[in-house]
Amino acid sequence: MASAKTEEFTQEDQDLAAFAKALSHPARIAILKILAKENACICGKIVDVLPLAQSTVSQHLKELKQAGLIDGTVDGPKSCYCINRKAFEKFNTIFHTLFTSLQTENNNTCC
Amino acid sequence: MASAKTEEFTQEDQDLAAFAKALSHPARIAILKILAKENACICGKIVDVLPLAQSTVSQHLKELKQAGLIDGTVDGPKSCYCINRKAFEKFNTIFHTLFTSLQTENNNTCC
DNA sequence: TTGCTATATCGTACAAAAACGATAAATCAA
DNA sequence: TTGATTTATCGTTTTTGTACGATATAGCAA
Repeated sequence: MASAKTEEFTQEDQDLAAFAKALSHPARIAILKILAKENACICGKIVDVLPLAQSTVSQHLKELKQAGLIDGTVDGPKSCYCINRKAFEKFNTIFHTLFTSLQTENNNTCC
Repeated sequence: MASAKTEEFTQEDQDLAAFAKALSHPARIAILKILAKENACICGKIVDVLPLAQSTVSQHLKELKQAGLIDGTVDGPKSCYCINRKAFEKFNTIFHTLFTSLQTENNNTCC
């Protein structure tokens, strides 16, 4: 992305964008839903469900983890992942605030 | 993104991902906030505020429009943009549902 | 008409993302 | 120990995204 000028924006805008970027691929949305449906960490299984190679799924998991949306622990030869609920609580609030302001502050009748 | 296998996922996951992708750059977040602060459509001005070239801003506006997040009309030699509030109402609901389920369905104590 | 202003589009360059196969690493089972 | 299993990482290829300057387009003002 050509020397992305990300750092020139406010920290909040960068955080929101980074969070949105983590959600910007259907595979990652699907992964989050799978993790949410289980009442425990998932070791494996995700690869079986998605139409992607194992290495690609592993890559998506890594991105979600780096974005802080999921936690992961190593359990023997397996790895376990689960939703980081605190992160979603935080962004749920931030996004709701953003969306609400985008909806209500604007009373224009044009366009 | 190497022949992106987007079409292999559910429509809902694709829609959520597409919406998130539109929000995945701080410049686009900033643009939406600017539009929200005004009570009318904005003709120009956005370029003056952002640390980006005019052509780059125009490109971001195009992406937001294609994603349905903003509306735009041509007003003489100028163009006017404003928030598409209906789109945000829709995604606010969808995202809130998603986030809530991600937070509450998961009662695990691991990780 | 001529020029000015504002915006969109084009062409281009480079960075990053997405995907895969192959391989490495680590544990468990036999 | 040996082999099987599971996941992460590496290397590579292709596609997208980001950014810019230059140019085109279109209306307005003089």
